[in-house]
Amino acid sequence: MNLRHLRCFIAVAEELHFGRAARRLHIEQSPLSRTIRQMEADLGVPLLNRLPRSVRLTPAGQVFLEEARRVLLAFEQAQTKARAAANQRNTLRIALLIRPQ
Amino acid sequence: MNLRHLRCFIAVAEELHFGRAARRLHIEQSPLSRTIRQMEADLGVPLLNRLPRSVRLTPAGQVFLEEARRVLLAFEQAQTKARAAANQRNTLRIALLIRPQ
DNA sequence: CATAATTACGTTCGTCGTAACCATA
DNA sequence: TATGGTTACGACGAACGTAATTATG
Repeated sequence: MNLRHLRCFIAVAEELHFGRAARRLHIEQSPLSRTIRQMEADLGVPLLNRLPRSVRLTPAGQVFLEEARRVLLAFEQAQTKARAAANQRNTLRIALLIRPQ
Repeated sequence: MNLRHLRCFIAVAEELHFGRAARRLHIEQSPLSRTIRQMEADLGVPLLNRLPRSVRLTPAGQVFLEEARRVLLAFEQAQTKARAAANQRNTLRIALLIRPQ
């Protein structure tokens, strides 16, 4: 499983509709369906109740939705903080250039 | 970037040695090197100082190491909690079977 | 010369999109 | 019959391993 899987699941869980979620993700319904299926197989847990005309979250799906959001948030923070740390270093350098000693 | 990239980076950052990290990940040095390079390109930030005979973390690398660990931890929790939630449901069902009403 | 990381290249696996399919309302 | 989700299948891209390359100590 992957961050891609998490993003796909979040989209479906929020839209409760594969078509809309696919449009939001800029992919087709077909690969989206497969991605969710694969995720459920990996977890060994059904995340969605697929009714012929509607989609609902299972209790496990509800839990996983919240946790998946935490993962993506942590990932974005990781990127942001690493870039900030690199810029911090540049800022120090620039400060030293402006006022050497 | 991906969870795979994070796992690779953590291994290199902890070993400070591509060869050992590759063995630990059960892949070869070559794809590992590419993976780290790609990650740095994605971030736009160098994470490692590569000296001909040694590897060190940049300040950004240090920060990213901690954050990457948080991401993987969150991901493992997501899996664990989703499975627990599914089992919770089964446990309830079993309880009802044992003691119906 | 030995060691450590990187690039070149061919193969394998994953992901996509198009199209066909099934099942309801 | 229209809609929504799922499989079938071929094409493209990503990741791997082997092997050759570069560069220090």
